[in-house]
Amino acid sequence: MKVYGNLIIFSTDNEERKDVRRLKEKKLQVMLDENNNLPIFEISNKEYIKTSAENRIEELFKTPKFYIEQLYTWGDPNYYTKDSELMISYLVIINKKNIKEMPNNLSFYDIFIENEEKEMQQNIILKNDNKKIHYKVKTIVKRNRENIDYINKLVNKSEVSELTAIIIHSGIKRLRNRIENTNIAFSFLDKEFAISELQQIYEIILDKKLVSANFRKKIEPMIKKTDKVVKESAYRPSYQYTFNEEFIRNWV
Amino acid sequence: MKVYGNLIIFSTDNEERKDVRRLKEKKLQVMLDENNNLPIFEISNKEYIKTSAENRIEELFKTPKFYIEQLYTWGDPNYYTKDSELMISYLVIINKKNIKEMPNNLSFYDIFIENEEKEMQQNIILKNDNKKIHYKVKTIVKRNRENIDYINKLVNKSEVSELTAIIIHSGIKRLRNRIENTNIAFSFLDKEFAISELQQIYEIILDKKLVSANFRKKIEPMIKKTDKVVKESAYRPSYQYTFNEEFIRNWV
DNA sequence: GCAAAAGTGTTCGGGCTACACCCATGG
DNA sequence: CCATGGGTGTAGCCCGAACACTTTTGC
Repeated sequence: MKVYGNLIIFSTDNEERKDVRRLKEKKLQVMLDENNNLPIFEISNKEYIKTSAENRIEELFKTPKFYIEQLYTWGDPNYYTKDSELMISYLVIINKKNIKEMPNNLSFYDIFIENEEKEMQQNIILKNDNKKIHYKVKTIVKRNRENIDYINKLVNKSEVSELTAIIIHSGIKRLRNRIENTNIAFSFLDKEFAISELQQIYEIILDKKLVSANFRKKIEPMIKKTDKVVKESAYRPSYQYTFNEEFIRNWV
Repeated sequence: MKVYGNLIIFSTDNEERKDVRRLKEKKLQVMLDENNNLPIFEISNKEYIKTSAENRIEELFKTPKFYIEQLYTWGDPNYYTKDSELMISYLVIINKKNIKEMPNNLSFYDIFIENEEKEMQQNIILKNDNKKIHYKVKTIVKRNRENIDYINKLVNKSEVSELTAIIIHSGIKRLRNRIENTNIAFSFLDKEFAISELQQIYEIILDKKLVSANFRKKIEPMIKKTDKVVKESAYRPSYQYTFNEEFIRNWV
């Protein structure tokens, strides 16, 4: 059986400040290669799969600093490419500041999501300087046997393959779940950050605006205030915070 | 690459009533074969892996009624057996009443768990009529690269392999997570059930006693009262309830 | 002064916990 | 009568949502 792994690598980028009085807005990004596929890696029987994935990322970006977890194993014959019969996906989060070298066949695409709640459909636009990819993923509820299956389908012709579309879709859902239950949000940020930066990570992943006064109180036990202050722009400067290493959350 | 799937099949069993005034107590169970391994199935490149898993379960129990979800893909060379280099685990929940035929090389083992919180260690005893298997799984926190890895290790010699021990451990953790966020608890029960039965499912999976008055209110939106009443024993009879099909939960 | 972000405090409501209390059953 | 489970109600607490308000900055 031919088995490959692939990487769904999330990162963020800061937009230019639109107004001297405004924050820089963050955008969620995902990495694709020149054929609109997720980067793949080979799996050997000599090492732990996760180690193969980690080595591939180090090879790509020349850094050991990133978050990684297994996402899912895909084995639908409809998805098979000529090379692979089984695809094991790993979700990766990387802070661009830690990237030492950027491979020239890979690039980050901004992700724009529109949720059509009633339709259980998600419109996704991936966009970089040269390309704009649009696709729709519909969740179909299938009452199969005793239980409810949620099946995601690509409902339009798109420049990305159905497998890639569905993996990105699943990756975003996993991010949403993890950000509420773990400390992954910090993987997007520098060691020291402003609370508004952390809030922006939550907002772009959850795709909704949060009230800063409440967000502040909610994440207070997870962070530590430093005595450093950053003057950003034409508004009150903020203290820098770090992750509170003593904070322990129930891990799934 | 040689790839197999395996099944971690959970079910429950009722103990004999100890006292005419007492409820029958439920026990959580997991299925092992005569060599203390989880049942495996072959993966073909002709069909969706989940379908292979489902077909295997139907073949074993002659029923289409069960819950199934992918658990994890294991690829640590330390775990490889002579047959398999990659193992894709599926978590299954089955109600014994739906089992039409019981394979004679497989049997259900009662699961007893003792949590040693401080040690981050779990003592697990698997027991059936003939055999008693004891093992300990320790969770080691490894600060690897930028992030925290939680690695589970079998810390004693045991009749089960390390991979089997870890899969059962992960399966129980997944059950605990799912029971709080989905409706899997109902997969253990008949279509009609008493609230105390549902509560027992929660209690054996979460491994703690719940206050019935509060449990009742918590699950109230998920269930529907029927007009049927069951006289069980020397206490007030209870109404039968069913799952409320209109109830929709946020799925992970 | 103004607009925007940083930061603090207060109110309100829903959900969970603990617990008191009544009902129905078989022995 | 009793013990046990079935079922209802209530008071207290915590947490999140909404929002008012002050401070600090650059222009």
